[in-house]
Amino acid sequence: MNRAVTLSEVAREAGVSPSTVSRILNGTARVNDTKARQVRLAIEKLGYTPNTFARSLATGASGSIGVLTPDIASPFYNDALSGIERGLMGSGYSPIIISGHWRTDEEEHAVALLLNRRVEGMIILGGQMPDHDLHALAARLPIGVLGRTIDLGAHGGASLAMDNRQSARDLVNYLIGRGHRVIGHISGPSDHADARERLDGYRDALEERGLRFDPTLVVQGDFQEPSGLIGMQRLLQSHSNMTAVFVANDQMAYGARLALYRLGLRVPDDMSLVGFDDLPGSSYTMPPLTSVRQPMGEMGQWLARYILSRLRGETIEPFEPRQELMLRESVASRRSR
Amino acid sequence: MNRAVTLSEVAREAGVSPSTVSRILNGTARVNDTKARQVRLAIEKLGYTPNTFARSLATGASGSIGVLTPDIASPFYNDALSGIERGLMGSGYSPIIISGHWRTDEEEHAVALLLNRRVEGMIILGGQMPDHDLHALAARLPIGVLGRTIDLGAHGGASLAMDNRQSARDLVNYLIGRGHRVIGHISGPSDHADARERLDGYRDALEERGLRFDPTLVVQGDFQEPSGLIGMQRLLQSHSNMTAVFVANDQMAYGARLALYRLGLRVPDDMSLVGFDDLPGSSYTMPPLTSVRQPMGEMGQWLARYILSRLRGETIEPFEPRQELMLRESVASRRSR
DNA sequence: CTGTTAGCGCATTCAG
DNA sequence: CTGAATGCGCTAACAG
Repeated sequence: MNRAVTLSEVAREAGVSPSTVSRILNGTARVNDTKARQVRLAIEKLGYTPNTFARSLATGASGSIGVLTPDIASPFYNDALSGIERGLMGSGYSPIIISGHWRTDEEEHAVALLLNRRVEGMIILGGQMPDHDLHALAARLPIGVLGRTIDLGAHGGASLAMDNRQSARDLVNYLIGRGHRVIGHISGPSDHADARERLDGYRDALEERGLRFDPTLVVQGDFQEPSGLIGMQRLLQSHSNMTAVFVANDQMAYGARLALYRLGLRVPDDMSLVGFDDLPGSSYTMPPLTSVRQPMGEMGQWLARYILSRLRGETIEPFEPRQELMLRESVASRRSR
Repeated sequence: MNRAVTLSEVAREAGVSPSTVSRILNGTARVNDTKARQVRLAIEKLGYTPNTFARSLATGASGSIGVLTPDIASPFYNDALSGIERGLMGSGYSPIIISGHWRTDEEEHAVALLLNRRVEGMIILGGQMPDHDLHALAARLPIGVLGRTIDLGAHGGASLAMDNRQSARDLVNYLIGRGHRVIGHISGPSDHADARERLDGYRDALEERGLRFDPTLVVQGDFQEPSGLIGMQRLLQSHSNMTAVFVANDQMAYGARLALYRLGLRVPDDMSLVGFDDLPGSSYTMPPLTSVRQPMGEMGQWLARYILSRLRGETIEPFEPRQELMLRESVASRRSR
């Protein structure tokens, strides 16, 4: 970049002092109209762009909020990113987004980077970072956490998390209510809290309805499509009497759906299928997939607003995210007995 | 943020001068091992984090690359974002991502913001910004443009764009080759260059094979799922003899697929369907969707590398993105005649 | 209302 | 090898 124009150059061009230019730029004080006009002209003529660094250094405020997402291309977390953008819009703050790629070391590196950039608040989406680090962060600046149940204390930060267990339980209960008795489960990675909770919910529902939990009806996937496909194949081989499958997320459900298609099995006639997360595409699968929706966009937006309110010393009404069962056509009723 | 620790405080704590600390931090010069150790200790003890602003102000280098994407949650552009991350990884530069939401004013605002942040290079994904602005930008710093055919001159910047027209033509030619004669088209918005080019390719293929272009076989959508559904319904009403539909992007193809399902029409038996973009989900639709893939990830990665090479005064081997027809099961052969 | 002065935190001369 | 001095571009008292 070939030497950008500075504020003093503008001042010289307009024949005023630097402080006057600064005042006009920031509206810090009233300024003679004529001079103001001259300054604007000079800015235009020189193509001046204020240097954020210098400004931040002088004011001590960066005007930016750090956002740590596990994956910049994740269909699941991106909704939250959009929400954060919306929440920050018009506030004068802008988000700085970094991905941690589900790796603790990268996440820590990302946080360090954000801290170096003197973000005034931080929003953490999911991720692997130990709670311990999160608490340390919360002590330094306002933070918002999405997708993890963690107590950050009154003034430490806010966290928004869905009750995965309850939703999974509702979902499986729904299947049972529709007459299904042999219900498989394709789970997520066992080191993933969400995955474990969803599995727990599956067990809860079975036990609640007096159905035996059969470990062979559970196969583990990795939350990606291919593992759903493989998981379904394996379940099908061992359990010919299975009539429904609860898949721990929609992405794997897509894979499972394909496995059924390949075998000529119809959904929901031959097999009922439910997912989790309600990705945008799930209304358009064949047939549309029953799933549970988390209001990621709204959660992101609220977290952004929360950070802003903390920064301004205001309070904000709490937000109670409501998970919603999206009942669609991928589930059939079976005569019980 | 409660007054962060500064370099001088570290210096005092370690009993050395600020410059020494700076040298150790940046490895600018050899320093006595004992002092180095003391400094590291002090840094650890005080929890010092270098202030990026101050550093950038002093060095004149921000170490960041601006990225303008139309939509932070777009499944189409996100691959490119991942690619950019990969391309920048380990370079010492980090991306600053902003969305323009397909609005010229927001895009211009975003560019201004990036310029204020003194990004050293910029990558523009798609977007609405007039070519004129892009040229102006290219004159200031190295830029890379993805998804637009624009000549930025030798040292202005690089642009990577797919030949939409050619790909569309290939796709429709493929349909014709499989025996289809009455082929519908659900197009994108007419003010969208990609959409127009894909429509042109559709015409090209028809004319090339001596088939008449029938405007009533073309309905316009907006690149979103619902418009694909509606588009398909409309085509079906007016053209009972239609056997295949070329949908201008995968998202709309999903909608079209659902319309067919609702009417009990099978794909590909009753209707062949092809999309465009090859979204990640398209391998998992029912049946898997024939589409054309653009290597968004690699393109993004290359653009990042291109910017880096420009910044370092190096040259980089050119990249020729190759579009690829992903032939899957959504197309059936028809006996011609 | 406006100019002058003094830093913000750091890298980088320039002398030791 | 290391400390002192200077300035990056801007804002914020401080006096007019």
